[in-house]
Amino acid sequence: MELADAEAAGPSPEAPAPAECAPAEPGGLPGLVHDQLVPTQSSSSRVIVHVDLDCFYAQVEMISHPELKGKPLGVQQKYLVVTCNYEARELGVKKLMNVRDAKEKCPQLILVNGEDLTRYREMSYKVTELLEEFSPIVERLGFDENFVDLTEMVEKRLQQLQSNELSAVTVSGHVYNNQPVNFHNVMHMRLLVGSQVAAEMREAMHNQLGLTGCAGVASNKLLAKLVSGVFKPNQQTVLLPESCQDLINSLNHIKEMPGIGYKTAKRLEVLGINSVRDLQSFSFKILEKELGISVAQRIQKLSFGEDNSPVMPSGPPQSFSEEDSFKKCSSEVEAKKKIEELLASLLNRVCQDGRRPHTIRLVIRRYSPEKHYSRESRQCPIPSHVIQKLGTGNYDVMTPMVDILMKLFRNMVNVKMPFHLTLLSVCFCNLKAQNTAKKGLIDYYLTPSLSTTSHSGKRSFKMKDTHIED
DNA sequence: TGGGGTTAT
DNA sequence: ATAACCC
Repeated sequence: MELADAEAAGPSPEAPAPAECAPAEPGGLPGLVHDQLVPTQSSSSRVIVHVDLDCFYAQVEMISHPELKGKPLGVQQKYLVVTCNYEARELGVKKLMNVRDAKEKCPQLILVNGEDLTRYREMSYKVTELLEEFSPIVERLGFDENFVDLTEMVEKRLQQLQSNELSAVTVSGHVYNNQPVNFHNVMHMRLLVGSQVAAEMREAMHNQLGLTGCAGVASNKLLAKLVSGVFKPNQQTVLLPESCQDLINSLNHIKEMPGIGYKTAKRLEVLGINSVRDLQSFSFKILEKELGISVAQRIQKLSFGEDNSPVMPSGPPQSFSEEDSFKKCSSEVEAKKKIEELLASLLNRVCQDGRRPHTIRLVIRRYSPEKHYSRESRQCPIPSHVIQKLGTGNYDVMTPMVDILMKLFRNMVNVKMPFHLTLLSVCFCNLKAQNTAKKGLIDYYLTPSLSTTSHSGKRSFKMKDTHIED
């Protein structure tokens, strides 16, 4: 059996980028991966899987406490049930439900505290690492979702097949819309093989980590993510290109489109845009005038199911932070105690990582009666003598760090005036690899001096750090 | 609304 | 430093 498709089978350098879903692509931009230009895989021929763990925190808790299995279980942070298992969901408990409402709905609900994310974070990275064994191109999204670019893997597997074996390729899991497979269509065959890889990934997660989850396979990240949620716990779905419009039209509101958040959705509502179809047909000129060319172009493409953003390998984290929220903190001593707690946990984490942070940030949230969500932050470089003490457990690194943080604190909060905070957070960022003997040399050649303004293209050079006097 | 994360401006 | 997005 032959594939009646004109596309070259091998790593074709420049296939003409056909439309993914409906309209032609205005501009195929090359993708950036780790600061390097990579050729745009004619975006419609990619195979992407989105892997989404089922009620992740609850699953981790049930592994830690097997006696909880089979009972309705919720994970609590402060007065919220942030997630719960399916037994609890069947009894009416929802994600992000108030603890009181949840207990009222479901008096038998068992609650465990999930404010310490350590075990969740560790399990989350085990999942990412497991997926990286399939393909190194894995992008994390939160603790419980990953995208993997399967394009290369799938192409290799297809090349192994004899042409008479193609008709024997089967799908693993659901096909969105129950759309019939065309075994002469190359993209169909790629996606089917993608579904097989997705099934192998879910099997490996279950066998090696004891976790269940969903997967969605499609030609880009947007569609993979949308389709992964179609059959919900512990199942997988593949989207064939012909059903793309049906999938995006199944959304009831633009806010459900990943990439269109609270703010953008509100601004679109003002323009009378509520459905995905509204956004598809809305004048681009007006959209651009309202939201700027960047957002306008991106979200209107999303509305057609087009998403050329590459799967960006996440690698190790760019930052570590610990935060705590509370009803009220109104004194400097109180703040200092909380900051010390946050810092102590962070130091443990950063020590494990091996790399060293070169910037520290303090974040606060001030109480305000109605106003939604506003945080303020101050950051500064970590003095090099403190950085050097970081790995070496011996020396006291707490004291100088707390001193710095309290200076940042007083820079934001006038402690002579009454104040009311509801959140404190400490963040280590600007992580750099540990210094070996090469460090001095690398620093000599790569560290910009203040007088060297010529190549200031890097974002770390543009950071405005608040200056802390000693 | 929690306790995290990312990128763009 | 903030604002937007994601979970």
